[in-house]
Amino acid sequence: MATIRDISKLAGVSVTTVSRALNHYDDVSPTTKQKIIEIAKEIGYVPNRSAQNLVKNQNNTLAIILSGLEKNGGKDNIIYRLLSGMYSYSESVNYEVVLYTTSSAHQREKTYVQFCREHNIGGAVLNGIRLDDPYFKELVNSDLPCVLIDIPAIGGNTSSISIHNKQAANDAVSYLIEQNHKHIGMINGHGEASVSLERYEGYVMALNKYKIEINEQYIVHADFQQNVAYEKTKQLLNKCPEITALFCASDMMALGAMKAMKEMNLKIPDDISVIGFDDIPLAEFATPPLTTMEQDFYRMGEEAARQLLKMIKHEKTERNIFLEHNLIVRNSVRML
Amino acid sequence: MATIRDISKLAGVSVTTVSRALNHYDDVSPTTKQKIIEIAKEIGYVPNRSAQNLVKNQNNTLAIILSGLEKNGGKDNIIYRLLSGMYSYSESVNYEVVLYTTSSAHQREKTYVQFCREHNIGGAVLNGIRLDDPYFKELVNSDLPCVLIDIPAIGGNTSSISIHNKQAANDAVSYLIEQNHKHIGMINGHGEASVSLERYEGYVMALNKYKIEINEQYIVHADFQQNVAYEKTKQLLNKCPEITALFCASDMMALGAMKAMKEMNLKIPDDISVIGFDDIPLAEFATPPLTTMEQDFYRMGEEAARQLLKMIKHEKTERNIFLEHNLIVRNSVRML
DNA sequence: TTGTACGCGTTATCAA
DNA sequence: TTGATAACGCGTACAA
Repeated sequence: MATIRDISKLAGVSVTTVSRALNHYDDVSPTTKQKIIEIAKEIGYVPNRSAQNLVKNQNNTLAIILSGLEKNGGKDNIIYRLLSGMYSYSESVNYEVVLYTTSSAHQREKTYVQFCREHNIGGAVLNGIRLDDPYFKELVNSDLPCVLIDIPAIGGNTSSISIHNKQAANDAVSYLIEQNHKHIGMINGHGEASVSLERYEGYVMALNKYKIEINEQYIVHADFQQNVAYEKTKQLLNKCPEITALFCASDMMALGAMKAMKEMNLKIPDDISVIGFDDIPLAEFATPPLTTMEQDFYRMGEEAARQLLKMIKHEKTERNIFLEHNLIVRNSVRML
Repeated sequence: MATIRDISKLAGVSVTTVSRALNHYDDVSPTTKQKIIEIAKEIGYVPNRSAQNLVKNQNNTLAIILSGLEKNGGKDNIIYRLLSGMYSYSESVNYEVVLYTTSSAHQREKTYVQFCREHNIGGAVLNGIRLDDPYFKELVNSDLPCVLIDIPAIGGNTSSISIHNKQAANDAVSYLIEQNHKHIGMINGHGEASVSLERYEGYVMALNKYKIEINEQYIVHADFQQNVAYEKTKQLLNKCPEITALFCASDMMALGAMKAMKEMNLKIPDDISVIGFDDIPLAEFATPPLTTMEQDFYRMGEEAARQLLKMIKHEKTERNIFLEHNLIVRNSVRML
């Protein structure tokens, strides 16, 4: 590989001058600069990132930390959209993005902090991390700039991005109630996700608003997973056949629930209504098309990167950023 | 940040010893090694990747190069599955993966080779790259180990992974013919994708086998895009109403085609049959569920990474690797 | 078994 | 406007 040293020899100048020319410093004569750039191009010079990072001790890289890339995951397209938004903004400010994910398979995995330090990461966005993840705690308590998706900002140098989950859940459940549903079940995620608590609160808020009593039996957890939701829905509807509508805290779970209903010979939405959360691509194609609460994950990714850059530059940032949510009415809910 | 120098002072040994202890050399006494490791942990030492890379001049990193992360893309989940498979294997051999994608938005983008050199990438897997992409040519003509997904191996140090596209297309179209279809249209991708040519050949092969004449009017290109397929399908079916079945070179295009058919009041599969390609998650949820040719993208990613590692280690590799395809019969094709 | 000294490729400081 | 030189953190001949 060609180095600036090679260029310096060819151009008959010092490496210092080469470095300055290539970095467009203004204290190098136009002629030498011109010559250097030409030679560099000619011999196919490419700067060595590692060397640059080493001396500059910052490397214009952001990390996105995910809970795991699973073989059969990704069907909700959320990670793709997040990534896509993050790349879009990062690119515009000349930053790069690296992805880190812990695999349960390997024990030799590093903590998030280790990974970031090792790679000299400027900041990280976290998605899908459980609150009880010890590496998560370590990270937010470090001084690394972090943007948490769907988790309220905690710890030293963090901020967060999400929709108003409580309000969104309230809107979804209120919509159900306005269609005259009174016995409304909820398929929630798990206890180690902030959004689960918030969406539960929104559910309760809506019922309270309409003076409908809360029945704790109506609420089950399905770990945000389609197949778990499938099982839990069967159990729930067998135990409480009076339920006429189900509020699911994710579309993937709604899909599982719908599968269960069909197998129980319940017609959607005639016999039972379903409302989802996220508006994933599959929602539109479900039978019937799923009514759901839309979140703009592309924008979340974009905002996360923007926020991170502000934090890196020590600009003033908001602690918690909220994006808008939007109810997408399709055909999985009927008026009673 | 703590460095090995800090550790050496604390431990009262030289940096050399620290380095060796941390890298598990066997020529350091168990006691000193023990002590060093403890101190390292205590002060939260993390090795500096840049420094390591600089001195070792190889950094255990693979790249995945994509044609672009689009705001509304990713619905086919292919990139996710590829990534997921690649990470899985890479992790098992202690390699990392970085993602590179050219955005049409920015001109300051680097060529693939530049990116790889800059980051000291050991090898790259390419997906979704057009044959006429000049950066693609540059890359395969460089000496960087490359694994091409869906493109036959060309250039110096490359190999490829794909299914037998011609055979798979032949299988799909034969299936249609065996259901007594004779007027079979094809929605293909674009001319700068090897798979388009191969799938076209498979289509022709099947028709020839059954002595059905090829009608070039029946074949249109839709750039692998859903909405283009939607438009082209309308045009095609208006022009050639005798068509009873459509072979689509991707599921996303099949989805677009189905939308067009529905709008034309054609019942699927009663009035017209459709067969897709890929078996994306949406296929199962389409109405009716889409019969399609399955590809295992997770495995492709895994194999790509495995192949790359062989190439990096100068082990013997096969030039072209073929995975199996598998027809998934659902309800979008009927027997005439 | 351990330490000294050098080099990886680059940028920054200072002096010329 | 340019150049010599010292860093950055680590790995490794070579010497002890």
